[in-house]
Amino acid sequence: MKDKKITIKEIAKEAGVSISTVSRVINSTTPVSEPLKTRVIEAIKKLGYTPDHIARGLRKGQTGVVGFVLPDISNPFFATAARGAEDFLRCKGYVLMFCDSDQNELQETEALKMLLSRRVDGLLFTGTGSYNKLIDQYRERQIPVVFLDRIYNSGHNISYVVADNIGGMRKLVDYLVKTGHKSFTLLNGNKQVHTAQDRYVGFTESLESHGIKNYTVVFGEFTYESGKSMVRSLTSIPDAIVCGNDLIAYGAVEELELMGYRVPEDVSVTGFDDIPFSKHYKPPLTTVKQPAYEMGKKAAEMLLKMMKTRKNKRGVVLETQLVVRSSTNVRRDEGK
Amino acid sequence: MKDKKITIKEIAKEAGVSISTVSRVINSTTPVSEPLKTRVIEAIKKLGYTPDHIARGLRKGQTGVVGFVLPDISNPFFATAARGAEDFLRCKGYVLMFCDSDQNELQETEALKMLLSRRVDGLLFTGTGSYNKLIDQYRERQIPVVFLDRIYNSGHNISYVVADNIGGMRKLVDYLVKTGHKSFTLLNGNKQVHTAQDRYVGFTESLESHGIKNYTVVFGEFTYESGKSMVRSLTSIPDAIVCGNDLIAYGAVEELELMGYRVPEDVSVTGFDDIPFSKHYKPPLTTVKQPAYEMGKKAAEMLLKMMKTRKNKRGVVLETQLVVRSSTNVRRDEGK
DNA sequence: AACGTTTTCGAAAACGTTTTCACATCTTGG
DNA sequence: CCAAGATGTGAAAACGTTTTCGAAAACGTT
Repeated sequence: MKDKKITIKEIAKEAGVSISTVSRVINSTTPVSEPLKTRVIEAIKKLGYTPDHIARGLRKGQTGVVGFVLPDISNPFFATAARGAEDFLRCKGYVLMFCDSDQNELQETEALKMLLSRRVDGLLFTGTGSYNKLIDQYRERQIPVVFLDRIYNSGHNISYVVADNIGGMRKLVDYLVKTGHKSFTLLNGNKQVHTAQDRYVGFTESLESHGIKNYTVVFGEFTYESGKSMVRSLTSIPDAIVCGNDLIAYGAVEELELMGYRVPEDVSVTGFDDIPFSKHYKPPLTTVKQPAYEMGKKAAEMLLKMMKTRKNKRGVVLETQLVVRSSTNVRRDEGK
Repeated sequence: MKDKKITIKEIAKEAGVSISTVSRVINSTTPVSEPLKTRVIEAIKKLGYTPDHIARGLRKGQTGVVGFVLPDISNPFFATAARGAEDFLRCKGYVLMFCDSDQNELQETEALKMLLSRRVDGLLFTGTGSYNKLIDQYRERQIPVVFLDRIYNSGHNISYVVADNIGGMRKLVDYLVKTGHKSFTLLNGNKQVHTAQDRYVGFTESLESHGIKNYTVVFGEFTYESGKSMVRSLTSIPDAIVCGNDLIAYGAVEELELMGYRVPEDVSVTGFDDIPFSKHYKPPLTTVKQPAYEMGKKAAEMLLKMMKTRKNKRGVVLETQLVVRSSTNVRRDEGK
């Protein structure tokens, strides 16, 4: 009943070979003769050996884990992006280590430190707020980083994969204009994050290209609660309320209905992201689909390539897609 | 520009002490005199040292990571449970490593192997299908395991935390009976998983206690698609369709509406779980709230206690709560 | 001043691997 | 049949820590 842990050493003894030989048959780095090989395999099977990734990691200087710090895994957009990354990495022998930052820069910094300390081989990063200086430490140590759904314009020259937020928002607003909406309000997320900025740009660009000046913009958070409070803060209700993401739209609709407005009869509301539940929403949400799963997968793919080649791939931007459902309608020319 | 990695050894040299001393001030295991301590701290700051968790893990025989294998992180129920666990573990210095099994037993087994190989200190486990024999290997190695949202009746004596599925389902069906529903169909998930079993038990117990014999049961998967196909397979539509979880309910409602039924006017539909979006659902879903976040947190808490004390805490069952919204209505006594 | 106790510190072993190096043994071609 | 290369194998170093052990220094008591 002596439960000593089974290591490569025990296998070596059982098979009557050296530990180097055992290592060699496990990793098949150097050929080893048939009889020894089978003896080792027998021994492994008999004793029930599982290799120790920790020891291996120490020796090889790579752990086979990639870190992923993101705002909140219970946000479906990030969850499915994470799935995309995980599915891709799994079959390459890597494993993902998540850290939620909760939109909290301190927590984010802690997570980055911890992951650094744990010697991750690569980092997927969806930051909150402004550029986190700890990222520089990753670069010093030659640990590849790819930003997911984030860009920083300060010229940090870091690989990224994002969706075409500007284009998506333009398509959406173009559609709203075309269907007769005259006045607009943008309920946006955190002004510091790049997605909010890009969606803002798409929003204004589209409007101005149509010569529409009648719009307002308010910044908040990318949350349901923020959607509610931003609506409450409004002094007047426009034809269309376009929201920075689906969560905000949910909050907006909720609050509007509480205030007695009907969606879309009195006011059209749109989202952004097309999280899986938006098609079941009441009313089904007009929104812009971000390819979350593909973004995660693509990011992981780039990261892996960087880990192999040590070369820095630059950014990738994935197409977005307008999804028209029933939270918007087409306006009659009431003014006529 | 010699980028040699900064280790405890460099710190020792810089501060003019032994590496043991450096280790001691980092971990404050043994007191070390004031002058030396400050010299070490200075050196650490100057050279920018971050301890290597891998090496530490190897030496100490514990990694500070707990594994979590679950069916699908993009399922909001598991995502928020994961948040509960993560939030609790983070401040204790642990980190979570996720693996999705995708309802695939092979993939689940792979995940368990990998986590074992990575020497996790503990395991949170939400299995799919029947009892996975690999769990036994964890027990042999004295790695604590707690089952989350799962029980196996084969007497494996493993700690668990679940919600009161039977009680929750009884409350729900009691309510439906009381509001005049006479015929029932249960659209359930995978028959092998304990939650499906318990919800089935609650369903039948409640009905039989009211002397109602007019019900049918069908098993499928805990998914939206399965909800749709189960509805399609029905030969007749009852007063109430009670679903194994919210996702199934979404699918059921969708399909029913496609078939021309109105919910709840023609048929009441209920879910289970109360994922965050169900309150926005069209129509807002009557369901049973599972305390997902608390379940995750509680599970992590138990796991941590087991890791410290090596003692096996037994199961915990958390209360569920009936949430009445608008996907059900009260029936008139039509037969009168 | 002598002794015992406590405190502070360094040397070295240990954790479980991979990999370098050197040494046999085996081929092979002249 | 021998030099030269190819091939298979083991010993030992290395990865970056923590921790045991013992020695030295400091302290307190008689």
